[in-house]
Amino acid sequence: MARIRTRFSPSPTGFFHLGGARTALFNWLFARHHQGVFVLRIEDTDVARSETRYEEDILDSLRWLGLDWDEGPYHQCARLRIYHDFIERLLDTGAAYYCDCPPERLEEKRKAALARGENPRYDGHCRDRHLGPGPNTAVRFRSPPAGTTQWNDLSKGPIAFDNQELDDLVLLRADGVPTYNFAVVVDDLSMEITHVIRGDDHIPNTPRQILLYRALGATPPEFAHIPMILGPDKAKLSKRHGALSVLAYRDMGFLPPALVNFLARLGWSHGDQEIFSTAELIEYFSLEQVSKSAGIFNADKLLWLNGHYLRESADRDLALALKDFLPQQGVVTDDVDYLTRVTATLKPRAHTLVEMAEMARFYFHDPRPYEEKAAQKFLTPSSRPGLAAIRDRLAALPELKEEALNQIFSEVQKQSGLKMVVLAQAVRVALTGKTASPGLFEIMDILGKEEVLRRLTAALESVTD
RNA sequence: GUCCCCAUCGUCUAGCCUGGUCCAGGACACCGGCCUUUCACGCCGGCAACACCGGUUCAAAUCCGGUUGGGGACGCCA
Repeated sequence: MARIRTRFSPSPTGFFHLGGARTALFNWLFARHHQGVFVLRIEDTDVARSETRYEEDILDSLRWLGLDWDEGPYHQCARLRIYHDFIERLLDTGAAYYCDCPPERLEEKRKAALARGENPRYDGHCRDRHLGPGPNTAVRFRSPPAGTTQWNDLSKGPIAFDNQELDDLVLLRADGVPTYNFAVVVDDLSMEITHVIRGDDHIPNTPRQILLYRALGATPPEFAHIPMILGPDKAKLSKRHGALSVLAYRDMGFLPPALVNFLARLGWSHGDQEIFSTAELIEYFSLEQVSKSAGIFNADKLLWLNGHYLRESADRDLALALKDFLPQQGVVTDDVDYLTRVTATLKPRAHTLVEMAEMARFYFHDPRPYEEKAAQKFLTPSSRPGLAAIRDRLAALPELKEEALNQIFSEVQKQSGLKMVVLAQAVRVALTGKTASPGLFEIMDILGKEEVLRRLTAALESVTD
């Protein structure tokens, strides 16, 4: 069998979102699994809506996710000559014809048909008028009047359409730019795409495209229509479901492998396994295991996965990633060693890099003002003796290592009569300003003796009777 | 409205093709518990689903038909 070739062909008419990312991922995985070729093609035939910033967004997103392409990006607008050549072929064989029906009139008819409850279709007005090229003249496909068009969808199984449901679609607009269905067929054909993997919202386009392949005397590729991603309200994922552009997830502090893992598991499975490295994804991916029904985007699961990948990351790598999120918390540092130690303590507690950066603040800045409730509850006159004792005992220590600290705490606890929880929490608030934080001893070790004493003293001074 | 696709816990899903091993398994979320100086992490346990009706069969989540529900497409958008 010939080498497998897949493609991802977004249109640069909006920011790259999760649905597109998953389609790209499945195409990429399928190609990689079969040692095939993954082609990137930009479908920019909608000249009015296409923008280069959107294309850049797509490319940046794919790179960030690690979905590298082997060919392209090709641009449809650079291939107009090719489409025209193919149009000539269809015109020559009579499979296509010129049409000068005014779009406005067609639009009226469409609305009227919809209102009547009919499937709106072109009425074939120009079918046999034998028009030649001219201004305001488009080229239409002469679609067969009867029969059925079917294919064996690699994901959904056999699908059949009655040709009567299909109409004479426009192939080439009056301005000479090809329409989607035509450009796709020409491109997939000339780029020798063997497997078209796309969202199942494209199912209605498929019979039209198959007919075009036939008219061109070509064999259609294999098709696999994957289920769409729906929002929590079960409607097609859209802006109102919150952040959706892939890069927005990067900015929210998600890791590429987490997003890739999440996207892969949404609509695809491999037994009960939940965590997949990219290598495993490539090894296990198959179209047969793609589910048929739409999936709902589950933000909680993404968060959980991201937390998992955060914990799996090496401290130093994570510290470097975290560095970019620090400035928005007012933290600027170049001390990667220090940051690496900080990161190690934050790792198990965060779901995103943004969360982690928030938690990292006290390592760099004075914890005051303390969280009001925390201070009220734990920095009280009754905890003062314990706090002071801790500070004084610490001051006598050469360095703040766990073993010594442990002993000091239990001794002070006994002497002061405070509950260990109360004593520890008082110290915690003094050092971090909060009631929740990484372990006290690791914090102290990282902060260093001098800073710990300073914070303890400040806390003692803040206690009023 | 017409056509097409789909239908297992709240969500992602395993099982369905090759009926019995499924009074349906895993994961997220949620609720308990353990660990613990806090919060997490981790571990243990719990809650929770085969849309409905009919048929085939000794036996159906699994096969068939219908109903209902959801989604998608109906552009000189992609």
